[in-house]
Amino acid sequence: MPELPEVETTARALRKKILGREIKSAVATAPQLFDDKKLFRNIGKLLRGDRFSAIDRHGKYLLFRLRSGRTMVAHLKMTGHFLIGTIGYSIVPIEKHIRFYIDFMDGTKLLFSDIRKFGRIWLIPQEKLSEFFENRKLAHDALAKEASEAYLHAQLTRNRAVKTLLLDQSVIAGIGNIYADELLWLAKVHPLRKGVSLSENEAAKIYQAMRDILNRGIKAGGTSIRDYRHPDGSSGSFQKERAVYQRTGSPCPRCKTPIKRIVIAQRGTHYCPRCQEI
DNA sequence: AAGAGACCCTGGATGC
DNA sequence: TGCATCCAGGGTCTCT
Repeated sequence: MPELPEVETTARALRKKILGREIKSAVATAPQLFDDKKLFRNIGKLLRGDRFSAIDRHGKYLLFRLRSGRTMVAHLKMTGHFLIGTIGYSIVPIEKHIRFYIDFMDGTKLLFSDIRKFGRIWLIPQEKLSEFFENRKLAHDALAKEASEAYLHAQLTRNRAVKTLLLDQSVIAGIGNIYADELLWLAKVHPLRKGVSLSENEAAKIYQAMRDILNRGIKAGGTSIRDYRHPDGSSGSFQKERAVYQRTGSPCPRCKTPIKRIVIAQRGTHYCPRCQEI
């Protein structure tokens, strides 16, 4: 499930492989990938001859900056991932779910695979980019310097469960279900605690845990529990470090109490009933 | 303002 | 073995 560490891992890997190369052609095979159906039909014509000049990330969004000034924005949602192939070694035959791919003049291939077709790609002109993200009400990225301890505490001061707030991209951007559960366990805060009830000390612990867990996730190359893979097809390893996520009934690494599972905001939520008292 | 539920999708696991 | 049902959770949308 791509969250901030998986998207960051993807951005880092792709930077090494596709920057500066001239686009020869682009082909889309799943119209669902594009909210704008004209883009689905014209993506090849629109990208031909252009080059990626930078790849950035905001929350779970990937921003492929183009030399022409436009930005190809991508969201992996649940099962999307980018892959790199080359001529002579094509991954197309063994990847059944390629929805979009770009061929570069030097033979490099960028492929977008997405089993469930929840992923989305947009092509945004420079002058519309800030509007694009404003419309989506995207908050500061969880690892950006703007996301200070004071910012997070202020953002969490609402009458909703802290887990729900952490998952809300307009509160803080980049956290999904796995890292939300893991960071709340590390901070020893119950997922159903109302954000407004958190003490200064608890908010500080959540902030530290958030940075710690996300940085460890990046270091591990993300979490590969189901579908997430690196652009070279290899796996992340954070799943080996998780304390609570999908470990229902297993002992808490701190106190050996069996991990509990409840549902919050339609998401499976895992926590230690002893370490994380309500 | 907040929460519940439907929806978008597919594949793997589970149950009979 | 085969078929039906459930579950995974990123996000958007509607209704209460």
